[in-house]
Amino acid sequence: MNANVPPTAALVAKLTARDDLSAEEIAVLQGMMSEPRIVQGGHDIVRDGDRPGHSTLLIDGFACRYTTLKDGGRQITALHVAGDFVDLHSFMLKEMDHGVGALTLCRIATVDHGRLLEITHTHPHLTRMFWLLTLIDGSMHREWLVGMGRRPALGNAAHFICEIYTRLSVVGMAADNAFVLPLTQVELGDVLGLSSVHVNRVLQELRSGELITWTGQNVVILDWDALADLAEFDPRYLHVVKEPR
Amino acid sequence: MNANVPPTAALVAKLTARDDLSAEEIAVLQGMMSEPRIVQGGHDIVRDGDRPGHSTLLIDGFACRYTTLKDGGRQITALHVAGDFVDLHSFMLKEMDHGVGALTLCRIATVDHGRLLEITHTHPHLTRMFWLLTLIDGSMHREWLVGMGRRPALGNAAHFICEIYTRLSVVGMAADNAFVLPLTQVELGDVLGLSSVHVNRVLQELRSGELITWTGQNVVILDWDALADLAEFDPRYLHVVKEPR
DNA sequence: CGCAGGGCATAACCTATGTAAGCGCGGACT
DNA sequence: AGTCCGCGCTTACATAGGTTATGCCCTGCG
Repeated sequence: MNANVPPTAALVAKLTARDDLSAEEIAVLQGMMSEPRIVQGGHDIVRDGDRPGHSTLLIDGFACRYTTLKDGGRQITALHVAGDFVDLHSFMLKEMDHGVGALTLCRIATVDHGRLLEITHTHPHLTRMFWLLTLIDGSMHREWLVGMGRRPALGNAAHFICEIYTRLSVVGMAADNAFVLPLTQVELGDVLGLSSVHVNRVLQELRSGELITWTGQNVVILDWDALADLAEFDPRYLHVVKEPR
Repeated sequence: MNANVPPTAALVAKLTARDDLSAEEIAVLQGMMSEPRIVQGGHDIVRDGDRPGHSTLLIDGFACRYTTLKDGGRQITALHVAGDFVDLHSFMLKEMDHGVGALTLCRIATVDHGRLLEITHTHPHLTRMFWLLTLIDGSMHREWLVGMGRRPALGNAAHFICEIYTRLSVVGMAADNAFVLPLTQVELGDVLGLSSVHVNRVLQELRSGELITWTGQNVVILDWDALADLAEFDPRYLHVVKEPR
């Protein structure tokens, strides 16, 4: 938002929540990113089948990874917020097996894969931290699998809200149980594997139970304990713990 | 199985299906593993909450990562076969947020995290290959999310069979559309997010459509094209492509 | 040899969630 | 200023998949 805030601010916040970075490492991060660029909401950042020569950092805005099926159904497999590397995995996987789309207007910057390759030779700790980021993505994938497979829709929706609140807190975009979440009910259905009708039912139930309010893009968690309890939310899987890595 | 086959054979097969390894890298792999050890089926290899000081390679047998919910429900988030590093991610994540269990009798060997740390300093390419392994795990997680969220149970079961066949082929444990899969219907339900009753229905349907036979632990794919079509199976997400990484 | 337990199969019934359709509001464009 | 269209919301109805229960066939074991 602020022009004085460096594009890597949220990324650095996300990383330093897990381990200390040296001043040099922070400089390397700042030095490796391209000039920021804007992507309009609804547009793709990377497309299924692409072989990008760089990876993309989300500076601000909301983006998602998704897969589209033949019948038109869409599954969102990850939601990305400021400070997330939306396709860091393409550095090693080479070919995208899914797309990444901007849900809102997004500001992004890129790092060339060649630069990342260099870093794996010169900065082992930074390399491990990048690896860590992709592992936390995997951890969230697993938690979503548990939710879709074994949690009822209501609990899973509650879980999603707990997760997003926690993740936004790490990058300073949520506090006092309130945050902005620019997701339509259709999009939330694509996240949770539900129809939009059922998303609506579930949200009504969370509202009538006075667990949350959600008006427009403003979400307020009225009763964190009850919400987390309903969700069986255990934040350990987000690994927001600072320790040597 | 064969005492002359080194414990890393399947791992090397899995890696070299994605990129060439130097003789020195293969030697490092072989040198880093502990003596093999046996784990009985049904026992845990790593437990939720553990902070293991090493990562575990599955030499042979079948294992799974799983999460258990309060109501007793279990979701299997990954199925592991010979050559898989079942908890390589614990090297960076430090604390396990889920368990890893042996589904059958398993032979395993471990690498100390200290040794892995060294490798990130001395062997960047090998480090990237380890990173790649965890990224492919993430890729499978995403595909399972798509299946659970948006594919009907029949298609998702078909998809699972296609995936396992492909993965077993890479390590030489499947050929001619046939393989051994020691999973009970309850366990398959925990993979697919279904009840065992529905798993049974779905298997009956795959059988009556003459897509597969599944007797005891022996699975035969009778009509790969029809099965893959039903599953909308696109193997790109497994990244079985050899290229410089 | 007989019994217990696990795994598969099947039936009857139930419910969470999906589908189809329509309404109203508010913002964005002409 | 009027018109559209996307989004939220609701209703009526349909169905995929869950639950409970039961039987049968193995295999392992006392």
